[in-house]
Amino acid sequence: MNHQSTDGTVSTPDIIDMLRSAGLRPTRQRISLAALLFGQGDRHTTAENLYEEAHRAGVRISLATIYNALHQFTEAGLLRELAVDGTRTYFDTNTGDHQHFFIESEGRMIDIPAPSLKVTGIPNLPEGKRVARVDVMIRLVDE
Amino acid sequence: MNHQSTDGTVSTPDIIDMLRSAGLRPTRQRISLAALLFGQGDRHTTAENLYEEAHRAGVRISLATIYNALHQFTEAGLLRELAVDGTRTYFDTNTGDHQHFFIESEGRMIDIPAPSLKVTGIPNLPEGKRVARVDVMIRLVDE
DNA sequence: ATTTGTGCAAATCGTTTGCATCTGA
DNA sequence: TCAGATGCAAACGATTTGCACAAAT
Repeated sequence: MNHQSTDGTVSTPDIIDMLRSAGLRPTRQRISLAALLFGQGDRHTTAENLYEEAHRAGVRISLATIYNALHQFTEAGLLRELAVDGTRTYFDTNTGDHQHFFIESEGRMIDIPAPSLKVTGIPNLPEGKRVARVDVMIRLVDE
Repeated sequence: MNHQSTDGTVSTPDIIDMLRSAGLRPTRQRISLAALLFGQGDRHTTAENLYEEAHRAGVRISLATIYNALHQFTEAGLLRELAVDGTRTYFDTNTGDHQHFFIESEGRMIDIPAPSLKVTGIPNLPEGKRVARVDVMIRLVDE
């Protein structure tokens, strides 16, 4: 299940593995994207952002393919989608239980590990529903 | 400060008052929108949604004006903007301290009053930042 | 050989903007 | 009167889609 080594890097064979076990064909583009996404610890990125990064790294890939890949990765449970401000969609490589600071001035997010942050006093849920996820976003501005 | 009577209705003079004290000219369109928004207790709505509702109610108003008004109301502190899913922007007539259930299947939100729900264990903030707002969104799916 | 993925450009969706016209103070 | 508001249509940015071509099994 864990495809990352302790130093935060991921080797190509491991990436191919990760994609295969997610039921995704390890194509050149997906391998490149996965390497960028999972090769350097937890990160939060947007499609456009990743597109530029890929091009800077010399990877030939279209924006449409990036969107496809990000959604496929999300469905496969490799990424988590974050709603922040209604304009762009962020993707988080950390799919574990955690929350976020959001720095409005920079459009940047910082992870808050789950153990420290707690949400208590959730009222009874409406009939026939269950909690899919609890999202906490702590919005920060300059002092 | 409080422009609503206890039964949740708002009279036209009160709406005009509300707009004036918010520094907004009480135009025909803004009065109509404010009546729809604040005339029936707390609600969560989108621009498109409000546009249809206004037209059903026989109010002549353009979508652009709705967007303008929603943003002006938000800046004036009469509304709160909610980021839910990156596609549409929701506006909440309840500007007090509270949080939300979000029912994914219906795209509908339910208020959670502040006193019951608590977020604890917030880590130290980055240097020079302060908390602007803590948003909690509890996403619900069918059981 | 067959299935699946990719790239491109056009289409779509929610939202914003420019500008001529109206309206409230 | 005249700053401020409105409506319309065109512009916009992010995202999705249709389809011919290419790559993976």
